[in-house]
Amino acid sequence: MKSSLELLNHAELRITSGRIAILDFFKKNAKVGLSIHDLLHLFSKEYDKVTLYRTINTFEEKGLIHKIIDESGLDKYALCGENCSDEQHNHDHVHFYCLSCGKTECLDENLEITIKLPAHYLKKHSNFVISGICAFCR
Amino acid sequence: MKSSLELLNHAELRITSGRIAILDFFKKNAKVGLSIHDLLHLFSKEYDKVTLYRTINTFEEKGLIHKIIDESGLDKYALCGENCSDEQHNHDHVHFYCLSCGKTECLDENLEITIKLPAHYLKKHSNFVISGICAFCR
DNA sequence: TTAAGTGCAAAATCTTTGCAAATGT
DNA sequence: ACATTTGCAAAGATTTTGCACTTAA
Repeated sequence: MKSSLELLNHAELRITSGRIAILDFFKKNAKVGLSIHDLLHLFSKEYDKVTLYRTINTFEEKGLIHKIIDESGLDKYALCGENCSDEQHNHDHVHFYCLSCGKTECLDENLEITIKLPAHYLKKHSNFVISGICAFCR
Repeated sequence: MKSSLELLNHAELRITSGRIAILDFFKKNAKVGLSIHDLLHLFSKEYDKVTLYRTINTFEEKGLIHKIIDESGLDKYALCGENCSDEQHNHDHVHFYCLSCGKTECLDENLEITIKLPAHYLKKHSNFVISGICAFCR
């Protein structure tokens, strides 16, 4: 996976400590979905909330992260493996929300999925959330 | 598909004109996702915004509608065929967001989808959004 | 040097709450 | 009659904007 620095460079964004910290956090907590609320809480001592909102928006616009839905009802964002760096719009994002522990993880790499759309529909990209009980909780 | 009245009865909710109107609207615009913003706009002359918020929340709690995500970034809600009346948590909800016309429709009935989860994951339900160009726009 | 990013205060929006009046069963 | 639902006003929370200051390239 690319470094945060590479991701920012590739997205033509300037390297700042805040962006690195937030991207690193997404990378460290690898495939778990984070809500804006989470991020505000985590980083509000170091960075202003306005900066956090703007960072999230910028990251989303540049395709570094993207929104997912889970059963908690809260919107969350996730950095999806390598998908979101180069070809963010040519992959299926599959997230698994565990009803027991509440974590949302990305299953992109170890999932088999087949979709057959009705005639005349052209698929560009997709966003799947599956809810259930994760391997760890079982 | 069940009538709005039946849906409300089944959900053990009282029959009020507002609930019928909103459910009917979901049913009429069949499989298109509606944001809270849409609904506030559509019904604000007839019903107070507080009532609309409460109606959406109640409908969601009772499983009559559920949240979907699309590329517009806005949360939307959809009534999904018959899924949401009886066995709302035992089906795959598949929505298609058209990048051209912006509409979100439900593909539940004419889609083939196969998912093979990694070992030890237990699937309960799911929420899929596929983005692309719909049959009509092509 | 200069375009981009940040922080602060304030504005604008969005969502929830409390309570009295109205309505459905 | 009684529990539920509604509307209004107000509170609370979330998100955006404007502008001066700071920083990365």
